[in-house]
Amino acid sequence: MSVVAAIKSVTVQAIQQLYTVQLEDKDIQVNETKPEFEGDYTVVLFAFVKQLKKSPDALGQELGEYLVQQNKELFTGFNVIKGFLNLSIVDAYWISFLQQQSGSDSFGTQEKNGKKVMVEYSSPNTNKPLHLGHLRNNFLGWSTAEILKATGYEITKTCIVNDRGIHICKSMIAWQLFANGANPNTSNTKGDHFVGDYYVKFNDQYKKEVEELVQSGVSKDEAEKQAPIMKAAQQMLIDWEAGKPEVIELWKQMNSWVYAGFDETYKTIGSDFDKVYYESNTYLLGKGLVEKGLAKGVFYKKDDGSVWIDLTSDGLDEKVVQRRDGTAVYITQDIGLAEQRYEEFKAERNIYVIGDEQNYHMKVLKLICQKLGLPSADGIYHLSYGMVELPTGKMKSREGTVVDADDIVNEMVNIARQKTEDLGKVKDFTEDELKDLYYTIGLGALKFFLLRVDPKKKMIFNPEESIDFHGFTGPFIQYTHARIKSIIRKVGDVNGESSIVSGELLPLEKQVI
RNA sequence: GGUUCGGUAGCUCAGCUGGAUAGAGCAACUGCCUUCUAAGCAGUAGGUCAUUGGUUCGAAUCCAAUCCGAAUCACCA
Repeated sequence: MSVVAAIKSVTVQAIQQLYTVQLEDKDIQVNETKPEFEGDYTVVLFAFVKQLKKSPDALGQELGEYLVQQNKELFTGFNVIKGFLNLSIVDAYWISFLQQQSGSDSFGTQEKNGKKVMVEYSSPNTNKPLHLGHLRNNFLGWSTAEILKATGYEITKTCIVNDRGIHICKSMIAWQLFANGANPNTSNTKGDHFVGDYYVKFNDQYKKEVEELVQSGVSKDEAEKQAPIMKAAQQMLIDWEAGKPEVIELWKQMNSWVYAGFDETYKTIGSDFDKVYYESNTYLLGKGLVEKGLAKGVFYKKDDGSVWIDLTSDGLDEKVVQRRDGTAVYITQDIGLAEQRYEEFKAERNIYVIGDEQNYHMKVLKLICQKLGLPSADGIYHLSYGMVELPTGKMKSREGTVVDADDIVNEMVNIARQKTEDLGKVKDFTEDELKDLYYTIGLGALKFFLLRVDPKKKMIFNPEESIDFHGFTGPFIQYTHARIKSIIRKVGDVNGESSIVSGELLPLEKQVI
């Protein structure tokens, strides 16, 4: 039993004995005692002052004396300040706790609880490299998964790769036009950057063509539609969907370059996945669900053949779930994927780490899944996070105004090296140890920078100001405690569980550290 | 306009399942070295917790309204 639980239990007994009033454990509020007061844990008395018809001071004195008297194996003493009963725990408890834990490599982790949770995170596009925003996503997703794992859940980390669509075709067209057969090897460029460069080239060319058309007297709207390179990209998408061999071939080739680049980055930042889904395999999912929804009367068909759901009674809009040409829209794929994943993993809780621009979408997704009666529906939780922006505004990869993930990691490691060398404390280190050290410091500071802020809040990254390596010890511990507690609490609330992690370890860790 | 989220020290943020005097880092100010790592150490100051009302023994925390900012409301993904 945890100390907090023990304190609650003996307090209930004491009140029963002293005042013949029966309370329950959950009625007793136990806090960590603030550092400026003596004691380890504090029982807050105000709540039952009225019921027991005692003044806070008198109640505290009586209760404190009784508790210490009756539980000598637990308490060494007490003091009462206003309505707060501060209790000191016997040293023997801490000592035995430390003895138990010192030989254990599972300190801070909890027993398996048999519950399954799926965490989806990262979910990149294959037309451009990862940037700083993806790093926030990856760190949040990976940490959440690992924290839940440590608290006893069975975790499946998944990733859905957006490997199809017009944006990929843009890179492909640009490669055909400008690459002259080059590949990442011949140009000595990491695969994802190589492909990303052609995505930027596409947009440069596109802008140029639109401008020329406008010059020749075509309206801007019309020019944007008519630009030859855009038309070529659209044709390529049609060819891709038709399975045209040379297009599929090129698509596979370019994606393989990107994956090689991603693998490298994921390895560096420590992201890993148990199962990766590809949208090229899942984009047709959900059609069966449309039939099911129509049969259930959850969906309805309009005259033009498109299928809709009316969510106005839930305060939302009407949403399309199938186009009039019979193809699935984004949300339908997501419903299908949710169903498929439930079949595969039977996770009762599904955490989606996705930016806050998709808050509405995720709300709709959960609602539709609930209406369809999917078993996983209630367990859908959107771990929403704010965008990482630059002082000049949003990052735009098509305009090249992004903070590249690989670049920023390298820069952090370099700064770590520079600072460490300036301080000159590492004369005895081997090359390998130094490499390890700089990597750990650099990446640690980057993770701290991105995780220390509430996920909900958008954050601004100023490349001119280097990321602070300060506050890497004290505040780090303070912030991560608070952050972990709050994330766990929010995730736990999905099924109305108020807390997964007991607060018990916190004061202990403070002492140990 | 509807929905959702945010507004806490000069700056960047904690704290929010109601509890004691609202906390960190940076910046500022005072003092300490000038033969160890000053990107250091010790200390000081800095707050109408956006505003107003409500609930409560008790509100930064819960509720309502208002003001400001962001996201979103596509047969895009």
